[in-house]
Amino acid sequence: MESQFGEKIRALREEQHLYLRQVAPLLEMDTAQLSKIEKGLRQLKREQIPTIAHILKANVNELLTLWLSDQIYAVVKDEKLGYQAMQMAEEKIRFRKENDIIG
Amino acid sequence: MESQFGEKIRALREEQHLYLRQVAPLLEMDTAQLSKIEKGLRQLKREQIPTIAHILKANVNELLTLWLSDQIYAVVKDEKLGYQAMQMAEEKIRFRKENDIIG
DNA sequence: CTGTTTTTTGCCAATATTTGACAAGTCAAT
DNA sequence: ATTGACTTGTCAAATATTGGCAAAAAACAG
Repeated sequence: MESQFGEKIRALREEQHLYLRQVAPLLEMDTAQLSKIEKGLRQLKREQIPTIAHILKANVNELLTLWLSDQIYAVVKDEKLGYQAMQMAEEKIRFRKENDIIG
Repeated sequence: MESQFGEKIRALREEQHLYLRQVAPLLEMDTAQLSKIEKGLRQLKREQIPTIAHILKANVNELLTLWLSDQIYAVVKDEKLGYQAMQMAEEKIRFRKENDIIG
């Protein structure tokens, strides 16, 4: 469960019966890189998420949420105070939403 | 409210009636750097948090939580799906806790 | 088992990001 | 106008991340 995004990408790719060899060039990378992304050893660039969603016929928002979640998890995974910190950050976001600074 | 950690550090420093000039050398940096840290323009290194907590007679865990929260916030601050992503990451952490992988 | 294709791994140069150090700047008090 | 505290800008140095290749490993077909 180290990279939910990577696991999802792989699942989607297999559903579509595509090989790394077929998908990687569409993202302008080689198979090695895409393999690492699927295993969570590399990060896909934020701006490539819409592209891969299109290639794999998946929902952009779902993939983006998974991707962001992985980024957050990376910050706190080894921290015993991680949960508290997340609650605090969440509160900050919630406050922002209540004030319509962001939709 | 861009850096809760920085704001806290500054508040603590002022409570102790200390100048940047006095604190910075104890962290092996110059006043310019510490000033930026307090304003959220630079990050204090994770491993320096216990040191600064000691210097400012503050609670390490509190400062660490603030620091982590800032890191998390930086990931999601411009993301409309940030809140969802945080919930997802939180769930992952909660799951981990329930299984005692971490205290 | 052998040959073929797919995926994984390791390495390191290239690129990108962050930091450290210094100089010059503002601001407030005197 | 001078002093002291803090801030800002710049840029090279240090770190971290990524891209690309080659070779190993794993999966699969015959």
